[in-house]
Amino acid sequence: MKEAMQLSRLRQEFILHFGEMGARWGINRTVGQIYALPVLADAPVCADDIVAALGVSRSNVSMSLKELKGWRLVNRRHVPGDRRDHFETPQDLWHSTRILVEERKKREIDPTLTRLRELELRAEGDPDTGAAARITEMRAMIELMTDWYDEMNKLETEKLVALLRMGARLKKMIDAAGDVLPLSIRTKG
Amino acid sequence: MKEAMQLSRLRQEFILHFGEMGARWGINRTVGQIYALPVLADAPVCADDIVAALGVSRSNVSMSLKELKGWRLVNRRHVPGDRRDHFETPQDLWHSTRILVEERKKREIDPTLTRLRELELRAEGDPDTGAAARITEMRAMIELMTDWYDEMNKLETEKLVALLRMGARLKKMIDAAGDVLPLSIRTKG
DNA sequence: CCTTCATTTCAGACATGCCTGAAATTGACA
DNA sequence: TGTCAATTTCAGGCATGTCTGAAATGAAGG
Repeated sequence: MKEAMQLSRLRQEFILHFGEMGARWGINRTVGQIYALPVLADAPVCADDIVAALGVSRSNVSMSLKELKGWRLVNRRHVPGDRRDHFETPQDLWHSTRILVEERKKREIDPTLTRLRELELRAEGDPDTGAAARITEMRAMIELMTDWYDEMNKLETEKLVALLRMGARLKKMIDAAGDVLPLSIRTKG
Repeated sequence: MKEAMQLSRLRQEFILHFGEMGARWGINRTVGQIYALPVLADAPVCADDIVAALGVSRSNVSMSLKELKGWRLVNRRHVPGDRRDHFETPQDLWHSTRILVEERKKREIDPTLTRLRELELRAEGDPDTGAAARITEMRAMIELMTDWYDEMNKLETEKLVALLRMGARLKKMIDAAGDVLPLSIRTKG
């Protein structure tokens, strides 16, 4: 760490934590730390700011920013009178969260759903009916979840928050409905 | 790959895919493949079965199973008349899914929530009020989501599925309610 | 169109993670 | 408690990922 830019103790610890968590989130330490900077910053940050704050190489910053752009977690923002690129995170935390969830779904779930559908089609002729049944079951379950997610994702943030605030009340509703209405489900395959 | 155990084409492709996805899911190829085996298997599998099916070393299987146990995604199951340990995945796919979500939350979200709370407390005396405000905002958002998750997670699977099936109807409900009731939210900090 | 600064790319060094065979440990059964 | 098979641990080797400085590319202003 060379002459670190002046960061408040609070920011330092926040950034350090995002670095530690980076690995668990499937990015890496540096990318995590770099992301943490514009989250807290009051103004868009440029690459030099990041170098000064974290003491990593200029090229590392470039590549890490590229990755963050790939995740759509940072946006370029032109700062008048400065030729350098500046970056910021969406001001609305909910917006960032939506993007994050969307990207993870795209990377971690969609490919599997696609592949399961392919295998399901090809399973028509396959004598391995046991495997085929389980593949169908898994495909159906994932589809149920992603369809629901798609629907909820259409809600504007205000209403999404309202839904989340319903928490316990919503649970009671569902519980009560279940005692009256028939909830017909194939529980297992 | 040495003399591979006889696996149907379908199983092979399923296992291969889980291997490919392993890296994206934060485990690794071998662990992913090993997990795929008992998912499709009709009976609990033992370490030797895995070695035969995947052609990896016995010690690798041991370590990978240890990791899967850490994720609570496989359970040991005693098979009468066989001294070897056997492993299976929960028969109910929803059960596995719940465990998976729970473990990821525990590893990827809870530590951050804990840390944000700590920082929030320590922020009392800190002059960096901008950072403090954003930390509070983030903590509150994550809490809202995890509280909601906790509530929904209490639902038994039947009712959880019913909720998911509601999808579009639920969205309409929320939409309609929003036009009538005041949904007071601080949208941004 | 040329200069200058910013950004990106890339090869090689370094670090981390993964896999293996050999050795140590565990545990069931006599 | 001794035996033996099964499992786990671990050091070392291989593979992959990360980071850097140097060189190439890009872009804005004269």
